[in-house]
Amino acid sequence: MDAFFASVELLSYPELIGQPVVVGGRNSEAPLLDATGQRQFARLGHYVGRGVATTSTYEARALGVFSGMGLMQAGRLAPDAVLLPANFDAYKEYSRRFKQAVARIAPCIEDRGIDEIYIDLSALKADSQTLAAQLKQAVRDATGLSCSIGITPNKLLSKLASDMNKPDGTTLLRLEDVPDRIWPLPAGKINGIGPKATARLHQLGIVTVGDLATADIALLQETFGLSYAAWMRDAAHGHDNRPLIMERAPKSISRETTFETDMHPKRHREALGQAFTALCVRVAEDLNRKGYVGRNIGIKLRFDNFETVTRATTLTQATAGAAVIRHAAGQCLKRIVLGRSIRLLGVRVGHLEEAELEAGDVQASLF
DNA sequence: TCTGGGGTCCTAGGACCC
DNA sequence: TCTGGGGTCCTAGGACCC
Repeated sequence: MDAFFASVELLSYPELIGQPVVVGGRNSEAPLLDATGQRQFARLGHYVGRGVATTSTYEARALGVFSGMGLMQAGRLAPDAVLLPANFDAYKEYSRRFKQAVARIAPCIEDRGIDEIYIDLSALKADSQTLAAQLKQAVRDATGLSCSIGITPNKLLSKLASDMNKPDGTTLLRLEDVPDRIWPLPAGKINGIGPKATARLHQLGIVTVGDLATADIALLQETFGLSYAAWMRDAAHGHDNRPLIMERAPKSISRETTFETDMHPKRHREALGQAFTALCVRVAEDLNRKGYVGRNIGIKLRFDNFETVTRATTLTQATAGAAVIRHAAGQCLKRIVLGRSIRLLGVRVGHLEEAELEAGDVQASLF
């Protein structure tokens, strides 16, 4: 989906179409009606606090504001851009709609998160161009939103192709097109080559996918290890034989929070304890709502210097109970030396199994 | 005035067992 | 003086993705 969160917001606020708009923040405020009935939008330049941009419209991207960027920094680049708070319930609803619309045409779908899917089109008779047009029209009818599609022999290339003509793009690519169309791209465009690997590739003088495709494999192996080097080289040649995964059981469920200001372990002891318990309760609620129990309880702390530590413990019996989670998480916390102020606190339950018990037990398992 | 929240996967090392 | 070879389970950290 194209600039998904922002595009969903523009359905509610059509007067913002064509403007730089950013979705994100924890303090960001929904628009208010003024005395004349005009909607008044918060401006990015006025934002104060720790949020990041989750999505920006293409007009905001043109000003340098991308997802993941701190809103304070973004506010310096685009102070007049509109800032909207995220409305996840709406995004989930539109996500459900677009996936359902696609599923009616092509039922073999791999879910890749709220705004992205892989679709296996190989069993369909129509030609690729026609299919792309059909899919886009179905999504538009169901949501009023545009998407971008890449049709290629595999997931790796489809991911790259779908990004090549955004927004509202359709890109068809064959394996023999890889040298001409893919090799000029930066290596970091490949799904699985992130900022760290990109930086190390640059140190080796490898900048584009083409550089990677023709790089000395021994050099890659030295830097990245045998398996990652082999994967990189295959990827650079457009090779990928991963199947579509249509069913996936969740492995873990977690909740975390970044405090508006760092919390001193002693001076803010009580507030920290309350936040910690609240996270356990939320995780327990999530588990119960989704019907899972888990045996592995973990916590995550991020200190004021951004150093992140995790601790985990495995129980003999899987649980979805807030009190059990809170106790186990508390034991984990005792194993961390709290020498600095705390920026982030998180609680995770892993090793999930489907819960066997039903409604009546849900209440009992909460506090 | 840096740097969210929810995930997955991989690696390395240690404990423990046969 | 020398200390195997597999296997499983677990923890911690880190890279990466949406």
